[in-house]
Amino acid sequence: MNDRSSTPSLSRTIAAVERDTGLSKDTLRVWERRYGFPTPGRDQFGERIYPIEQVDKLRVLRRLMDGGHRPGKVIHLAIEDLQTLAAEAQQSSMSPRSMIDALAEHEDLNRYVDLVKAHQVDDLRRALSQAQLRLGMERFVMEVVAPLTQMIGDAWARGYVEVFEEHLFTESLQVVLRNAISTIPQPSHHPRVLLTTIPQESHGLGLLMAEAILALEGCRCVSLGVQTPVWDIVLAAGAHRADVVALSFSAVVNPNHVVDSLTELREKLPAGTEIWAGGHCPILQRRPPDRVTVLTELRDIQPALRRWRDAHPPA
Amino acid sequence: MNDRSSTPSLSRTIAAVERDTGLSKDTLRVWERRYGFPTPGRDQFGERIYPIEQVDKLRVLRRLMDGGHRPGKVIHLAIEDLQTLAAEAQQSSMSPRSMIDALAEHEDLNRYVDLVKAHQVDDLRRALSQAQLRLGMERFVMEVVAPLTQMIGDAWARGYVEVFEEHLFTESLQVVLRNAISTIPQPSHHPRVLLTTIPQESHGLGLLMAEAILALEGCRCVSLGVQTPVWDIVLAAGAHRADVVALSFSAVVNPNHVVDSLTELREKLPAGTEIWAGGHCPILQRRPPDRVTVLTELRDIQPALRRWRDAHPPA
DNA sequence: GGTCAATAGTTGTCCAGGACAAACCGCCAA
DNA sequence: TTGGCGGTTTGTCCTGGACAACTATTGACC
Repeated sequence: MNDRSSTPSLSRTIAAVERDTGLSKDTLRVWERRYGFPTPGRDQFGERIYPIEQVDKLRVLRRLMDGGHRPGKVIHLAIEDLQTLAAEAQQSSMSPRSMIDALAEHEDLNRYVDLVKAHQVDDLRRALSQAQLRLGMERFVMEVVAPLTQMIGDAWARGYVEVFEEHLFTESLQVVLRNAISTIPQPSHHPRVLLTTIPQESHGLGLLMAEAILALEGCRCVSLGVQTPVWDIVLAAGAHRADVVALSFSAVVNPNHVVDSLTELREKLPAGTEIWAGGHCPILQRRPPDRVTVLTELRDIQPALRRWRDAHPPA
Repeated sequence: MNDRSSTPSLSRTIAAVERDTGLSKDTLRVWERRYGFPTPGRDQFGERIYPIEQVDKLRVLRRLMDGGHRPGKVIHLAIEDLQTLAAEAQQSSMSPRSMIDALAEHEDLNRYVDLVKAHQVDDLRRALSQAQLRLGMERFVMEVVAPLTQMIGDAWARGYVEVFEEHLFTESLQVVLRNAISTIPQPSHHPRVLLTTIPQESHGLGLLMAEAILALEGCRCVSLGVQTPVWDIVLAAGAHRADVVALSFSAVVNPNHVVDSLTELREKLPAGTEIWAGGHCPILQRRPPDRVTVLTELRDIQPALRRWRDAHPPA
């Protein structure tokens, strides 16, 4: 029922392409029908076989879709043009304020990117640790972790860093952040915050950054890690008597699922429990769901927290 | 294009069911056609709407499929009978040796399960940390972490613990394990091991356990975290000059993808680079791929390591 | 009685092509 | 600038058919 791939090194079945690009089989077939791209060959059983170059192009296209482009407009462009477009989209998605921050620290941050490119995991980890000690947790997260994560994401979109290098970076940063977070005392103040992501979203760095900021502000944080089913978020919020459910979204999630999940969550959570949705996810800006607080930047957390505490003075 | 769900609290679209059960849309439709289950209703647009009870049953069915049952035989059983079956399957899947270990420590381990059920995250984390200090890293991983992870998995299959409780457990354990691993000195001995999972596999505990054991044995470990595309595993192995690529598989991955990925990986990695595949994944036992070392239990790691070091004496 | 190969049944995935609501876009009026 | 409105674009779902790979069973042979 598998193993029909005679030359998996050069081409992919539709299932493999779905896995690697995130485009559904249905979408792949309908694009072929409508736009004449991709143009997979057929194997001996009449099943689609995608050349590796087309898979690469599809991956970039996917990224553009997430950024708000429409397939009909861009699908026939050359892959180089698509990569340029992807890079541009990243630039403009940055808010002016975070642009400035990024520029200010730019010189510094390139050091880390270089370490990632050189696969110097130990050095990277050490450099990050030192930065954390030097700057303190809050500035480290705001001025290094957040813009650096974005830079790596951009570099990946431009094809400058590979996926595995992004993984190396994520893993190193995670170790440093977790270590640092575990040293923050947990003073059990309100609000009680439950952190997690929806099932589609596997990126956990945003979660860790938010946890760091919240813990520094004295919140009682409980993290479920990534990819918790909606119903279990509701159960967990009940079990922990959470005041706030904080969710993190990257740019790579299916917008439909984001909206569906937030709507369903809002429906099932008690009205007194707030939902905070953070991250650079386009759909959150374009069509923010009802009764959900959207926090575009990390710096939005502190005002939101002040607001919550003003509205809920301790008994 | 979404939001067609009028009462998402009581029923699910086929996309949501696919997400929650891991059964593909195709499979869901063909089961309905062939076996008369599930029997979704239709919304105003003629699209399938799955009652929540059927989704629950589908989840258990999925688990049974992973354990080697066949849909035609079990699909018409009541959900209680299915849960019994799932529990039995777990029992018998444990090898006699690990059974004994589990029984020996059984009394102890139930303490942790109780803490999970009581959502006492802090106490759980503290208890685990203390166990790690008391037993030492190796015994902690072998006698507590591994059997405990299995117990939680079983309890989930029986419906005794919720998904979010499993997440709480995973998160707590991860913190403790990462902390402990970071204290192991890295003496840079051979083999150089690259650790990760394939894109389908989001469970990272097995990876951490393996990393702990390997690091204790003096291996140079580099972890990419979970869900690395096959091609990037190859690139990373090259960049780090890895002698061994270690992959972890849980019981919940699609067997087709496991075999496909391992085959493709074997094809693209240099012959001198070994592939070690670990975890309680049925397909690995039933049809182990060529030129891949299957390590069923954690205790298999040390013999494999000895074998490797005998075959590769230091220059 | 046990081993092995042929046969029969089972099962997941793929295919084609049609349909349609929601999202998006451009236009015009207030 | 805002807001409503028709036309277009687009992702997802639908039906029903096909088939290779897998599993179970049978039966022949040593």
